[in-house]
Amino acid sequence: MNLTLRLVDAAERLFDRHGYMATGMDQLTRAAGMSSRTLYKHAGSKAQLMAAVLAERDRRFLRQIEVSSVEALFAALAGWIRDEGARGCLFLRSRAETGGDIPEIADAVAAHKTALRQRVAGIVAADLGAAPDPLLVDQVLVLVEGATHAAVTLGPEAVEAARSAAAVLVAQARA
Amino acid sequence: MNLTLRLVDAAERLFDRHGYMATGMDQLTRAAGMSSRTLYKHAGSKAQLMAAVLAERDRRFLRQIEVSSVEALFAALAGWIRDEGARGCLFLRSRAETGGDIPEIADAVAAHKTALRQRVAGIVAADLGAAPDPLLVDQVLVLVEGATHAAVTLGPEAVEAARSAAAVLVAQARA
DNA sequence: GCATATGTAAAACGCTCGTTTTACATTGCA
DNA sequence: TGCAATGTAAAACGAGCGTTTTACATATGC
Repeated sequence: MNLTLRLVDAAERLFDRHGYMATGMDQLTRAAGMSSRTLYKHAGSKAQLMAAVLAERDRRFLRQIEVSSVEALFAALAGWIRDEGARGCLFLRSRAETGGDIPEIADAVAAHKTALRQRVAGIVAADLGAAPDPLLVDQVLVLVEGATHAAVTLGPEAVEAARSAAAVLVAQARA
Repeated sequence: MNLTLRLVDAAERLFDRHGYMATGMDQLTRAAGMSSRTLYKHAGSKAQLMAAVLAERDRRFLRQIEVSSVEALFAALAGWIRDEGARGCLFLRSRAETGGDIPEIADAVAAHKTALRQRVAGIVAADLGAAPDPLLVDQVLVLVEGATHAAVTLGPEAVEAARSAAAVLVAQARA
């Protein structure tokens, strides 16, 4: 089995559930079932491992929201939260935990947020069948971030609230 | 000067900028200008200090959004972010950093989020002049969380997007 | 004028951190 | 047959962690 894959999967789980700083390298080696020597050969450093985790999560999340309507976007988000739980955005959390001071992490977060914004713009455009008003794109993006973080305390109802709010905004843009 | 106040202020600054886990007690004593003996006499422990920081921030934030219209709510949020910067919600961040495993912190976060929801409900009620639809309250809450977290990457435009989206929803509820 | 409270400075506590190193086992290919 | 690659196990590295303790200074109020 691919050691790097096993490592990144275990690391994503631990970093997501307990935080980047709170997760020690020995917990990582135990969870991934490999020696620290092998871990460092594959990952380089803890920060690079987190960057690899974020790159993998970026791919996985963008695949999850490979849709062409705003309605489907929030349905996909609801599915993600049902499967993964609601602990807020791992990208923003890891950036905040490290004060934005670790380039590998800060860069991975910036790349993800840029890609997310472009993806949302594409979804809104496909839904409307026209070039999207930038304000509407920002609004849907805010609703996605809001659902992600409000779900920590509100649960799935946060996504439903975001979905219905977005529907109103899109309907109004169509009119 | 009040030592506890000085301590909590310094701690809020450091925890907010660098994270809870990444901030050491020696940095805290240096920033607060007191010995570790005094710090522990006043704060009890690092977790209790964080709880005190969150309690103080809760008071300060709720005072900032002491308004009676949704429009004013987002204006107040814009002011907060202009003054404090956009690093995401310190409550959610500190909870996530500690995996929700530290009761002092988890409790302070839960209390704040409950109070915030009630405050938003009151603002929507005052704005509409009627008992608010719970869905509309959730939607405004999602927009507040969304503006807070989207502002990390989008800047103040995230708040403007949330403000305009909320305006549409409130106008529709009034009709 | 002496106890009590409140503070500082600094060392020590035992433990964990991220990372590197030493020593050895297994495998696959020339 | 033997060398290079790839892995494990475990110790060691120096530093930093949160917290407590020891020793001492300075005020305040009876």
